[in-house]
Amino acid sequence: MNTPPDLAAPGLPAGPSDAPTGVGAVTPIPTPAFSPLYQQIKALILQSLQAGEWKPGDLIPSELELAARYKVSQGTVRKAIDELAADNLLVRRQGKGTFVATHSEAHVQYRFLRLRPDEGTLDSEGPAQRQIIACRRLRPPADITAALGLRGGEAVVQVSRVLSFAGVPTIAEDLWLPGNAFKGLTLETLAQHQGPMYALFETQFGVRMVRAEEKVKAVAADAATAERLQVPEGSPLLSVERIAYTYNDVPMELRRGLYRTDSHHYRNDLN
Amino acid sequence: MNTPPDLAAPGLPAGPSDAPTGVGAVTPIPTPAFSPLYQQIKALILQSLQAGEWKPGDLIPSELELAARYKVSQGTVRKAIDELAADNLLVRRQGKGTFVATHSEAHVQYRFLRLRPDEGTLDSEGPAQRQIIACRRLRPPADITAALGLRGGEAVVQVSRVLSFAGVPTIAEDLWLPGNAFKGLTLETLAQHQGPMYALFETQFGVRMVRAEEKVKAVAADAATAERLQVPEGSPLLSVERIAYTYNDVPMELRRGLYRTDSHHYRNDLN
DNA sequence: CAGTGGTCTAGACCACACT
DNA sequence: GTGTGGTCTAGACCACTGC
Repeated sequence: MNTPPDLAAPGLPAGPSDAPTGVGAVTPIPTPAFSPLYQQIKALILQSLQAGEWKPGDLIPSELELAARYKVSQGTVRKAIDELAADNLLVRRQGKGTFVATHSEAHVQYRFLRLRPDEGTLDSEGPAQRQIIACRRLRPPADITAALGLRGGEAVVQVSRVLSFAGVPTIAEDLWLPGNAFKGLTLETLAQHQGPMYALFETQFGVRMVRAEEKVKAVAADAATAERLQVPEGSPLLSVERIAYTYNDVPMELRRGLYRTDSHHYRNDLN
Repeated sequence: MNTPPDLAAPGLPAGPSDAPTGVGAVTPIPTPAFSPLYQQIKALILQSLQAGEWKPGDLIPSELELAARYKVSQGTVRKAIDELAADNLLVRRQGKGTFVATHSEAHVQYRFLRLRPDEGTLDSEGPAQRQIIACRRLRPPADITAALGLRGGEAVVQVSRVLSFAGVPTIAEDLWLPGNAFKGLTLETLAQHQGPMYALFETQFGVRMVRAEEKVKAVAADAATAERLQVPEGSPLLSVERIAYTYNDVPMELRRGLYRTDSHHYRNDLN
């Protein structure tokens, strides 16, 4: 009883689907892989997001409109949207509608940054000062190629920067981006831009970071980093390696940061 | 229209609630705080969990039974259970029922441990070797008292231990527990016990850890820790301070660990 | 006021586990 | 087969937003 009314094929469903609840034609084999209707709707919405039909910050069609479009009940669309909202891909706002999530909004800025001051809040330090040190195109070493899953000899853009909080240089990081998707990225663009880098990626390159994985270690500061962060060489620093993904688990950024943790910490909530 | 049929008071609802959907008597003030029915059901289930009516690993009543007990529809109970399952307080198993979550099951063991080997999986190293170094009762210093929110001069139990993976001592940690809740905890109990410590807490002390917060820093190894972890003094180590909570956000454990990260890392998924 | 998401209900049927 | 959770529908009403 899988693949109910028409929805198996990508694109809009059509045809006289009168018996929506898992009826349809007699399936010769009781397909072992069962995928509920709302999962298929979820996949369709995901496709629209990925294709750019609805961009970050956009209002998407109402539940009733989507229900009509996909020929399912409002409840089924609701469950699909619920899951997408739980994954932070959509944001629901009662009375207004459902919006595509974005890194550009004040209250969700720096969603992936886990560094917090030991005392006070992020806000109490004011906004971070950012200093872009370099931005260049290069042929990536093997580890970068592997981490980003690049084919052939695709170039990457490497960005180096330092973030300071309350005037103290605290984060030194390098990041690598696939060269094809980030063609026009320059030091000037980065330097002029205000707000989170991921917001820039959305507006300028149509790349929305959806989730990320981080590997954290403790390391000793090398000479170059010690200089950048104004700490003695050999000081313990937090090494944070992040891979950030767009829709469909496609890796789009590798980031290697070194954090001073003398007056900050990396915060994590375990559920 | 808040506090619908009877459910405001703790305990079982009763009385002739014929108009379940937010009707009831005329509320003189349009109570600004609105709490949907399923949230109230959720709170009632939470009370039963907290009171020990259903213990970790237990099968709780079916959705239909709970719906009858609380005089609401199955769908409302379902939504309440959905949220509790999302919080890892309950575990749903199709065809079998809904169970109280526990730290005793193989596939959820070490739920709060984020350390992973750089190569391979946790399993590939085999189980951790645990060495309990000390377990004693003491009057806590001020920082411990504050972190655990202890009243008056309540004593604490302090445990020190070392965890080794594949024979390499990797984690040295101390943990502090409220003395009243963990009265009979001894070094012998800990040494004899197999499996996660949080499982022991459930079975022996009726304390279930529900969530935790961690603050991670990079520090240099002091002499004592260097000895325990067999690294040079001054080596960079990951400092992990954890506060673990039971039901209702009551802190029940403070843990301070130092992790070697030469062949392991602290893994975190950002959504 | 109309339109949106949010809650609640009632009933039907499906997938899964155990007996 | 029986009982459990899981899906889907249809309809009603509530809460919030903005015209």
